[in-house]
Order: sequence, then structure tokens, then C-alpha cells
Amino acid sequence: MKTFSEKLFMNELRKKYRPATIIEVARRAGVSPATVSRVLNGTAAVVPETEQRVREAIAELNFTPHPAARQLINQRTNAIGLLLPEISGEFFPPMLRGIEAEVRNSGYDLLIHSTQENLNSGRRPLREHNTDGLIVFPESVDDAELHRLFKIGFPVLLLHQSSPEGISFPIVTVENKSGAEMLINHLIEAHGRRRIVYLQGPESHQDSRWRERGYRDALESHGIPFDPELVEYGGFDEAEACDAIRQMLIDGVDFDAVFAGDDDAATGVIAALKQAGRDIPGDVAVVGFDDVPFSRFISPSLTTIRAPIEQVGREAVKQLVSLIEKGHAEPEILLPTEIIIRQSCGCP
Amino acid sequence: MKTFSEKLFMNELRKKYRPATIIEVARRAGVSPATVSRVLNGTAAVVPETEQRVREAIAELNFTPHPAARQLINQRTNAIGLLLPEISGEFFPPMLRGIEAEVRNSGYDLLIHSTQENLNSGRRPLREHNTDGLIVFPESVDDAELHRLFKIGFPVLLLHQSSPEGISFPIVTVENKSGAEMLINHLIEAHGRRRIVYLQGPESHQDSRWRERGYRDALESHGIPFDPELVEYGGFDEAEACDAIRQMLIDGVDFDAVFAGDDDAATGVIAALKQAGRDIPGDVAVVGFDDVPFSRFISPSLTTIRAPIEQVGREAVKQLVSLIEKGHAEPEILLPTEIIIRQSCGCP
DNA sequence: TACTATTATGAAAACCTTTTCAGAAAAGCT
DNA sequence: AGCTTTTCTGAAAAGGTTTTCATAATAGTA
Repeated sequence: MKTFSEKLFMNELRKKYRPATIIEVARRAGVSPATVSRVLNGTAAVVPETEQRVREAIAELNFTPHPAARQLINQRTNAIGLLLPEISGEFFPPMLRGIEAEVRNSGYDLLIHSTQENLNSGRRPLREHNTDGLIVFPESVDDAELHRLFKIGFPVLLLHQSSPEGISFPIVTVENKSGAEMLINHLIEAHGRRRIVYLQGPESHQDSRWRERGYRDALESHGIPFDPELVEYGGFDEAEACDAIRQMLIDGVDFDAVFAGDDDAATGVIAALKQAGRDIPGDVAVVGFDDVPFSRFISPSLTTIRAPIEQVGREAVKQLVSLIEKGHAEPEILLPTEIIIRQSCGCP
Repeated sequence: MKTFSEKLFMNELRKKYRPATIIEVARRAGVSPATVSRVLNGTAAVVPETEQRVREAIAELNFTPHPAARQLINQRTNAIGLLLPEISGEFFPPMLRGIEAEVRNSGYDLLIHSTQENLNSGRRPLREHNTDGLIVFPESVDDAELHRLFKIGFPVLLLHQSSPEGISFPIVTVENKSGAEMLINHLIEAHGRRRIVYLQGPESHQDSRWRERGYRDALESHGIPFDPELVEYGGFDEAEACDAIRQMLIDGVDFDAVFAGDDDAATGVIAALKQAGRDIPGDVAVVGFDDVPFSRFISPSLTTIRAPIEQVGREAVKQLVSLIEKGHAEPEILLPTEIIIRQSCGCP
């Protein structure tokens, strides 16, 4: 709650820069507000001479329609909300870039809310009141809220995540399974690795599960039995992955390669292995997923899967906009992945 | 413009999820909308028993006040706008993280607009109509618009940038001069370098100019004459910096160290030098600025200045909020920097 | 108890657009 | 020319909230 003097101040300030309204434009052009609205939105014919006067008045007063008034009458906010668990790191920025560009391109505004710090605050400020649709990342909205949104038919698009039980929102993600398969095949075929650790990401990421399937299938097709001891939870996060590998080393688990959950995790894996004096890729090969920008700078440079992150963001927005404006979207879009071979796998 | 059938669809859909209004809450609680508003905002006393009934009604109807209606009457959007030239890279994400966290913390929403792709689009969708204040990065708003905003007294905070001629907005940035001085002193004193290239960033960044002053002062205090041949425009960008260094090598400029504009630029410098077969730091020492996350992963690991990027973002929001709510802010805040010595300068 | 001072509540206006409805003017027809 | 159709425009309502003003009810005072 504001103090009295603050409120006073804000009111006083406000008067200073009160923008022109449609009524003032109308008065100046000698027409009614309705007519101004019509030339503004091209929603009905007005005689050219009148239109000209109105346009002049608009220009002279530097008039811009007040978004709140429009929202109120049109019941549209013209904004898209993005809910994500974290903003920095290596993965989210390019994603954000794609989303922002496409949102702008579609004529919407972008509202961003990261849930990391304030998940417990209870306030969920992005919803049907202030957006026309939501793009949601795993771990940023709980299932109850998703169910609620589904029930009221609110446009939602899920990113790198499948719908919770009983509801179905459209989703956009990448070809995780074939990507993982390419990686594991390469480790087995080109480098003869057979004890390959899989550091899985959070359960809620559909991505993780698909990568695991690719991992299992690749193993199976080479006649290597699946060993649960080699699958560990490592998150999509440098620190967690580092800890996980450290623990495996302490436990004396025998492995000659690590498929990290993603590139961020791979960085943690490499740190843990170096610290333990293991040679990469001599003793242990390491591969990641995503091909974030710095993957080629770390040493050894990281063999990984290039996921078109930015494009995933763009596609997500396209689908959401279609859902908002046309009422339908592709139920599932998988963008293709590509293997990027560098040195951490053992290639020269 | 939407087609008729699209509009039809949207109208139809809208009815499905029409949220409860304050009037319905009032009716259910057997009071007037005014009273509901009062319990909602604590703006006047209501007898406890009535308040109780209202709260129940609110909960039962899952009521949330409609932001647009509030904006309209209050003349506040409760949103802060962020205008920046680019979203990805290594510098912006942590900044964005700090800004987002603090914006949320202050009870505002965050609207983001990156100007990179659509500077020419003419539309500048973030302004006094849809935000209560703006945080602006260099190169994302032209001077005319800044002048306009200043004239109408709209709250604006400048980041890493000084106000254009004739107007003065509060600004937040880091201790650039002393940071640069530390770096150059170190190169001279610890590693005996004397032909130090300075790759400056964009002119509009106040940062660049202060770093140059630090560079010059450090040189002067060691009796090394300033050589304009050693100062080149390199941007805050990997590719530009890479090109600049390549060109200097072609031109046969003699140098034994490079102070890149920032860490992103330093990456480009290192790439160019490696490509030309120069040893880093043997032949040429390289130092950056910012200490972005990957600086410790590149090889050789980068000696740089740690700028509290995230904290700059937080501070910027704090100042802007103060400007919005109290009408005043610190005219200039400089956050302290710290030298981070790694290997690219020649240290072991 | 009668009167004033205080407190709690409601009615209505205001914020700024868009849109419907109806009316006026113009055009088209016989 | 008289009538119908079309085209253009304005008045008014609606959208959901907050706030001012007035009134009714309560508490306080003598």
C-alpha cells in the first residue's frame, strides 16, 4: 500500500503527461469519437475528406489509443505471457530471443515471468486477465493451474514438456530420441564405449524421457544390456551434474562415457572428472545436448546435439498465436536435431 | 485485420471463460461493488463481519480484479518496460535475470522489447500508455524519443549509457574507469606489456568512454605515451572484435596485449589471434571486461573485470521504482568492479 | 433522551475505447 | 418527382474497476 503523500505525488505527476484521448481528436477534427475509431481501425468506410481531417488531428495531437481502454472493450490484452523457471544459463537466452522476436513479429507484447525466485510467493501474475495466451516451460506452473487453464479453454502452449494427465495442450520441442540415439551410436561405434552413464534431467521434462528412450534403443541395437546403475539424476544444471558424477566416482561405478542431460550439465560433468584426475576423452568420453554457444569453447570442445533452440521459441509463438487467433494448433511439433562432433567424445 | 470468421471465433471463445467481476462478487456477498473494492484494497474500513462475507465470495468465485479496468481508472499499468538491443549473448541474460527478479519483487510486471530486429519497424510499443516506467539500454531508443519522454516527465532509467545532450535521466552502470585502470596496470606491472591495444565499444556507451579514460590514465601513470594507432573500434561483439584484430594484424600494427571491449569481444580477439598463430598470452596478452560466466571456461581462461551485472539490473529497477513511486532517484549509481586474474594475461 | 460526531455503506461518475442502433443524407430507380 | 436502397455519421451503451459524495446507521456526549 502506498502512503498518502506518495499517492498524492503520483496523481499530480500523472496530470503532467496525460496523453490525448480519442475525444480530443474527435473534437479537433469536428467529428464524433466513433468516426475516429473507424479510421483508426478501418472498421467502416468514412469519406476520404473526413478521414483526412481525422488523420491530421491524430498526428497533431500525437494520439495513441489507450491500450487499457481497448483491452477492456475488446477483451483482448494483445500480450503473450512467458512462464519459465530461469532466465540466464546457456539454454534460455537463445530461446527467449526467438520467442521475443516472433511475439513482436506477430504484433503482440511479451510479458515475462520467471518462477525460480518466487514460486512460493503464491502470486501468479500471468493468466487470463493480462495475457491472451501463455507459453509455459516445465517446472514453472503447477498441474492444478494447468488444469484450470485447460478447463476454461485458455490458450496455452507447452515447451519441452508434455501435458499432465487428463488434459492436452499443444507442445513444441525437439527430436530428442533420435538425437540421443545418434550420440550413443557414435560413442559405441566410433569409440567403442560400452559403459555409458546417462545423466537424466527432471522427470517433468518430456525431453528427458525421450532421451532415455533413445539411449536405451541405441544400447539395445548394439546388444549392450541396460544397466540401471548407470542412470543417475543430474538435472539440467552444472552444479547438480557435477555432484552426481562425483558421487558415482566415490561409489566406484565403472563407466567410460557420460551422456549428460544437456550442455550445462556436461560442463559440470567435465569439471567433476577433471577434478578427479580423469582424462577426457581418454578415460571418459563426455557428450551433451543442445549445442549452446559456449560448447565449442570449453576444453575439450563438446560433442553434442544441435537443437534449434531459437527456432523452437519462434515455432512455439507461431503455434500459440494460431491457437489464440484461429482456435487450433498442431498438437505436437518436433524440430529436427543434428549431431555436432567435436573432441569430448574422442574424435580428433 | 482479422477476418470475420476469426473474430467470430474469438468472440465465441471469449464467452466461455469470462472471469467473475466485482459486481458478481458484490451481489453474492450482498454488498455494493464499492465495498468489495474497499476490502480488496484496504482503502477504507469495513465491518469485520461484512469483510468476511466479501472474502468468502471472492474465494468462491475465484475472483481477480481485471487489470485493464484498474489501469483505466488508476492511470497506472503496474508494468515496467525494458528496451534492449539484444537478448542473448553472454552479457544480457544475467542482467535480465536481475531485472526480472527485482521487477517482480517490486510488484510490477515486466514487458520486454528487443530492438535489434525491428528498429526500423517504426512501432515503439513500449511507452507511457503501457508502462509506468522504462529501463533503456544504449542503442535501443533514439534521442528524439528520449527527449519526448523527458519532456512529459515520464520515468526513465538509463543503463550503461549517459543522457543525450540537454536532458538528464538517472543512470546506473559500473565503475568502468577504475576497472580498466586495474587491468592495464596489471598488464604493465606484472607482465611488462607496453603496446596495449584498446578495442573500444560503441560510442553511445558511456562505459566505453570511461574505460578509455582508465586506459589512458594507467598508461600515463607509467609514462607510456598514448598511441592512437592502438585504439580501434571493436564493438561489444565477438565477430566485430575478431575482424578488428584481423585487420590490425594485416596492417602490421605492433602490439603485445589487447584490452577487449568486453568478454564477448575478448572471445573474438582470442579467435583471431589463434587463427593467426599467435600464442596467448605468450605473444599477446588478452583481457576482457564483465566476467561473464564462460570466461573461466575458454582457453586460456580470461583475465577480466568482474562487473556485478545482475546487481546492476536489480539496482536499476530499484531506482526506477523509486522514480515512479517517489518521484526521485539517484542521478548516477556506479557499482564497484573487481579484477579477476586468470591466465590470458600471462599469469600462471 | 435528544442531539452531534463518527462510521459504514451505496449510487453514480469517471477512466477511454469500440460497437450497435438509428437517423440523416445521398444515391439509385421507375 | 417520389420512393427505396445505400452510405456515412453520431448518440449511447458497454467493458470492470475506483472514488467521491451523500445518506443511513451507529456511537458519543450532555
